[in-house]
Amino acid sequence: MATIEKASGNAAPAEPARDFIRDIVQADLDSGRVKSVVTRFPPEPNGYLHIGHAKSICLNFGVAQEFGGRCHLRFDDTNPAKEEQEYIDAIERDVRWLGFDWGEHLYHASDYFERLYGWAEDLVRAGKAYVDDQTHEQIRVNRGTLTESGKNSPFRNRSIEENLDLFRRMRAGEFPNGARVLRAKIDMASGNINLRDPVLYRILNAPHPRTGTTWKIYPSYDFAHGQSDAIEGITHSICTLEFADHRPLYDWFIANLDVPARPHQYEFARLNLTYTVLSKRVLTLLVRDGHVSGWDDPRMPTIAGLRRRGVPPEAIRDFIKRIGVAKANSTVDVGMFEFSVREALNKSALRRMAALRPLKVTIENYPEGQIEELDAVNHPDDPAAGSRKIKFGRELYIERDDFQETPEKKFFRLSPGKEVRLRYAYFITCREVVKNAAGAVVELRCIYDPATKGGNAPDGRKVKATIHWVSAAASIAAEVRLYNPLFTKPEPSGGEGFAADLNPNSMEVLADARLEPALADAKSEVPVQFERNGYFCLDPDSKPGKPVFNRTIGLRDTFAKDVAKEKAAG
RNA sequence: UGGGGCGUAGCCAAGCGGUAAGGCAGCGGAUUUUGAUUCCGCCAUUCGGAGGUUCGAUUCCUCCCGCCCCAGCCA
Repeated sequence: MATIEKASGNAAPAEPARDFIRDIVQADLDSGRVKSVVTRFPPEPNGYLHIGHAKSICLNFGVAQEFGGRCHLRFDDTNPAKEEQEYIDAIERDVRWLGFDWGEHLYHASDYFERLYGWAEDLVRAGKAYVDDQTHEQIRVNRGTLTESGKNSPFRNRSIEENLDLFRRMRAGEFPNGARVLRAKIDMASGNINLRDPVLYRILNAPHPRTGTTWKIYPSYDFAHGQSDAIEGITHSICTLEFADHRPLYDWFIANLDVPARPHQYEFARLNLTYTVLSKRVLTLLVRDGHVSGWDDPRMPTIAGLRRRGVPPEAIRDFIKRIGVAKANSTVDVGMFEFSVREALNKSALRRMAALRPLKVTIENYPEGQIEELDAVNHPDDPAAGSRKIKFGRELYIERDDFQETPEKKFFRLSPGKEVRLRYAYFITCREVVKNAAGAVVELRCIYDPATKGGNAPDGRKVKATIHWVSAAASIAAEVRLYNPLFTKPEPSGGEGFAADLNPNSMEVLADARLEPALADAKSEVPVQFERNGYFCLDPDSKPGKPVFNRTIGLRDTFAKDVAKEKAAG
């Protein structure tokens, strides 16, 4: 594949990333609080990773890389009711594809179930945890509200012996789901609801993807996370803002348990993108209800979807680098993501020609049966990418949009009597428009100027447009899928109402595109630019002889933009 | 009404008492056999608001306003 060595002028931020997290890490290293940095990316395997996770992945792995430390991949698999092996596999694949490597450091919260259990017993023995027999509902009611403090459970002062006995019997599976929980004894009057005797263990008789039926009780996120961090020697436990309220609890466990290390938690704002929903709940519904073809539907903001769409991993990394890391909730314009995608693709994608909506052109003065091979460069900014031969003949296809019978203002492509250049070939002039019975244009009769071979006129005359084309005889047929945002609103409702904001035209299928023959060798995940159209990639739905291409993203189109602007202005 | 967090341009985002980085978008212009790319230029007298401290405040203090998160035996 061609690569361009020369850095473009307005390339990404030249400076290494700087943000409050990296400042903290640097300060901790400087002060000696930590000798080397250890981070972790801790997904729950209950769905596919999306671009929001990419922010966390790039942050955690990026910080580790930049400061010479390491980053673990840890599955936060404490709730077997929601987790599946399919998701575990997908997450590993996606993190790797994004370009990160956890080396030997693949862990699971479930690896620590025995130790966590031991710590829970320690808490019970220390009188800092108790088994609560209240119903789910009673616990909820007695937790109080945001403004009223909670009430102590009537079981709060059980003896240590009784608590230990009950907790062990919970583990042994003597009680039905939900019958009892183990709670930390902290403060039912705390303004921080997480400190109102949080649940440490719940009875859940469900098979776990890794531990099978060994366990009948499972630790809560709060009881598992910090201790897992401590076990792994995580120095900086980075998570999103909604966990900030949990930090006092995180610290409470670290302070009250005999853990091997003292990790610290830091929080940053999660990513929001316009025209995009990044709620795992909604993404799951999109898949489940068939609004998309699957987790890897090219319209999905999942890593798998973006990959299938043709977005290269470096584009995602570049985007994440550009948006920065802070604590302010924000919604990033998808246009920013699109910029990163185009920038990455412009550098790497080889150029090809394709007529998405073909319109037949016959060159009347071109000899019947004659075929010429013309040179076409593979990448205008990269001579090393070389060139290829393309076949020119009497019958061609051009892009339907490149012809207007009565050209609108500022349209300077082909129209009756107008001369344009066929890229790498000749100047042609449109002489006649052929229509079918319904009045639709079905063919253009043109003449070419033999003196303009290669695209330059010896007399120095200029044309205002260069359009792309393919040979009618040599081109191959393909299906091309164009994508638009999945949602019609910049900030679609992430709750129940998401369906109302779905874009009914998020995919357009062009069944009869014509591609230049070189495209028959297209490989999946190798981006290609269809000149003047956009960036495309082969879709896995392709069959031998029947390729399917996805449009990853269109080229910037200032003409279309101007037209739209003029329309808007009236 | 309790606890936590946040408010710098249309959108991200630096800034940490010395007089508003950078990027995206936008707008001009140059180059162009992709209306692409590339290149050059423009784009916050002002930092949610009001007071105060100071020679000097986006940066410190006070009050106010607004937005987000928390009442799962989810993470």
